[in-house]
Amino acid sequence: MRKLNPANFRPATRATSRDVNRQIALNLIREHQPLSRADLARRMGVRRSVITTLVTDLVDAGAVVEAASTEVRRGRPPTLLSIRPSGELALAIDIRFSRTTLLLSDLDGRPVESRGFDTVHDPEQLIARIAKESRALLKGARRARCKGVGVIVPGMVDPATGVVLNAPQMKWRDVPFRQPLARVLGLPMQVENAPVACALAKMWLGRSSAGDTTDFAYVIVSDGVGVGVVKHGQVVRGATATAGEFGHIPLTLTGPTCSCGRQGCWESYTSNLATVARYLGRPLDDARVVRRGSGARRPSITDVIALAHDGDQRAIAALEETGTYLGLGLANIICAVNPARIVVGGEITAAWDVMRADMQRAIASRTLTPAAAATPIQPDQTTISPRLLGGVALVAAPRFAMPQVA
Amino acid sequence: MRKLNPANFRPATRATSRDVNRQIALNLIREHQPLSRADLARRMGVRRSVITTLVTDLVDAGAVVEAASTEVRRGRPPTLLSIRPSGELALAIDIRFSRTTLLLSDLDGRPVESRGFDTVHDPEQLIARIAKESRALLKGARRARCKGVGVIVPGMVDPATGVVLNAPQMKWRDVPFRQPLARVLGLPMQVENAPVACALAKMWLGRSSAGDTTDFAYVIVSDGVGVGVVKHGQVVRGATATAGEFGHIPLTLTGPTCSCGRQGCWESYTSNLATVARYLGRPLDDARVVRRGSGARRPSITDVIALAHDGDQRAIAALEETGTYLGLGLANIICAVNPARIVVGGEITAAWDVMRADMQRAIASRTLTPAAAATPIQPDQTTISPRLLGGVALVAAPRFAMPQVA
DNA sequence: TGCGTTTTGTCTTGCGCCAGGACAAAATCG
DNA sequence: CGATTTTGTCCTGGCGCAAGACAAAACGCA
Repeated sequence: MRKLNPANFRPATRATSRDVNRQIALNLIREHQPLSRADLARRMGVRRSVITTLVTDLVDAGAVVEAASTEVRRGRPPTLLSIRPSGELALAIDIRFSRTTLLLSDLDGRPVESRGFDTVHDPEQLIARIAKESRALLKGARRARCKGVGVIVPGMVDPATGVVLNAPQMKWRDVPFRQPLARVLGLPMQVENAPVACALAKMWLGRSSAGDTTDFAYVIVSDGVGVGVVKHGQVVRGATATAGEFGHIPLTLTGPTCSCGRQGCWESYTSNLATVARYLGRPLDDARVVRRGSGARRPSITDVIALAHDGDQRAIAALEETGTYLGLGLANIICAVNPARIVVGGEITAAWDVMRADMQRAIASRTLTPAAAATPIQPDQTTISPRLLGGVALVAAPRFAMPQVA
Repeated sequence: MRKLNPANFRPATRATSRDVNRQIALNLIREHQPLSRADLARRMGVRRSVITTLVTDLVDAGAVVEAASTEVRRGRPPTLLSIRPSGELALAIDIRFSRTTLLLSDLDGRPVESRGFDTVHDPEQLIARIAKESRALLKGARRARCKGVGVIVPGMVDPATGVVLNAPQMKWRDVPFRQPLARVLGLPMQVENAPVACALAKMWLGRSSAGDTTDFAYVIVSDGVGVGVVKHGQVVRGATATAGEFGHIPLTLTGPTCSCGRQGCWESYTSNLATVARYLGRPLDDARVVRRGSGARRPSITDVIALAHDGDQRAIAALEETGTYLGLGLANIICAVNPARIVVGGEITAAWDVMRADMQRAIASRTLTPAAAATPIQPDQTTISPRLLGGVALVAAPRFAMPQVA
């Protein structure tokens, strides 16, 4: 039961039915490949003759290939269809506080080549450096094969304009990012924040066997905590592009001071820094100071997890406590949007076995129904950085997206 | 950029384009009535000839009427179109802890007749009583004109099955509600919880001049606090039908004990009972006991508001504090889903002038961007109970809903 | 008064798409 | 070897939008 948005709609043209059905066919082939035309017709609930024309379109467009059938049952053997690797490439750029990474990959997220450098914090210099490294990656024939660029920025972004609204770590405010870089590179480009991008990666490149790809939340735990929410097959970006900021919903109004300046944000309990501070037995603010001072080396979250796996009781206790707080925030997400599942990404997933029990206990303690408490919580264990995959997803998504109708 | 849900889709048929465009036309006529065919063609961006056929359909179906044009500019005078009142009726039933109300109204929410009685808490007896009162309302010709029944239940509902999952006040758990009542009444029936229903009322029956009707949140403050979220023109119900439970997201984990048994829920700071307890200067639990004890009469929220308007400083202080906590919870909603606006309903909106400043201050203190802090917060000041209007919306919505495509 | 202009609403032709069924092709089964 | 089953294609029919022609109904101006 969807209501028309009278300010933003698109009437159906005579090509709309075909467009819709072609995309349905393409998605079903991707989902169930390899499958025959007759199977596709059964799954879609249309005549085989319709499938013939749809598949002809897709084959002619180079999106789908036929494969000889080996399996035999009874009757005429089917021609099996599968998605044809397009050979097109995507450039993903992940800008983080300390390091910027570039990945050239195919549209399924299989890497071709990657590069990285220490982030410079002046936007102009950073853009220049990114342009230089991008050109190095896109030399020769790759340039023509590259279909677009997806940029992940550590902060809030207006995806429509590509302007970085606020990136506190970088001290950026209203920095136009897409326009200058896209002009230099001469490629279509989209800018997104990390949680939304990670959600897009799971949505467009993830296996649907892992769970629902149209209704879930992606929680990314790193320096901060951000959430990308997908509902009805669409990312929830929010009216002013700041949805998913569960990281700044407080667990306790008088809790520790967060990097945003407020008290008690979920992020200030579960960020990597918070866990490290907990391990060190210091308040969060002190840990932050230590970082800046950089005299004696402060252990990283990876160090703490390694210690826990080696049996260090203090590390284990710190991570268990983080698990509890992680669970409390996940319960907030469940209460708010009740997703079909939650995927958690970040270094901390390496400590899943340590945190899991406390996390689930916390979730159970703050959810209202057994069904909600049973929401699957899945660690994201892709080997490639989910942020970079998100950049790829930004480029790959249009290929499989449904046309806007109404 | 929407992804297909491979488990729940619907291919386009040859009638789909027409269905989509007819509904667009219907919605635009409703939105901008009265308007001419030529205006409609311009707004839709299609040829006038298409509009001719679409409008002919709508007029033949009795959905739209022509009106003589009085205004003249230049050229041939237009024939103005408007929505024809269908004459159809809806029965809305609002079940609350103490009282159950029935409203018979037209599909725009204009009341015809209403009835009420003290709620009986046994489901079977309640259904029997509702059936009796419904039959009294639906006597004679009304019966044929009534298109359906919308029931509002104080608790969590699975709208697909019409089973009440959990209504703690009523002590109901997994009570099948729709099937027995619908069978007795012999009418199509939908069951919803109050916040979702109120959101549906604003979505389908509200004026779009008040703000976005496809992206907003409705917060209902009464005995509890619930939220209905609308995104992309659809209500967010959640994978297990428990989305929008912001009322049970904690402001502080060690706060007052909520009716759900947990500590610090937003609801336990801002429900009517919480405000009354604050006025009485007692902890929430005591106030709850007083209610049960029912010795001396406990003041109601309406009493407290009246006192505040009379200048009672304690009442003013209590409401201002409620305003602060209300704002803190609204900030959580803004952080989570960043709606284009938030509508607040409930008795407490009568004290809007008292609470407003503190509420806005609290919102500003816990939001991340100026744009988010500026989210319009609107008191719902419809004279008819928004819950009953929600029941009407459940029946009226299909008339204007877009067909599902893909 | 009469003619040109403007705007509205309808009609006609053209092309594209799905619905439905017929039909050929290619395998298995008895 | 023929009947059966299954796949994939082809063809006709009805319906939709695209595009433009055209009639209708007003106004402006000489």
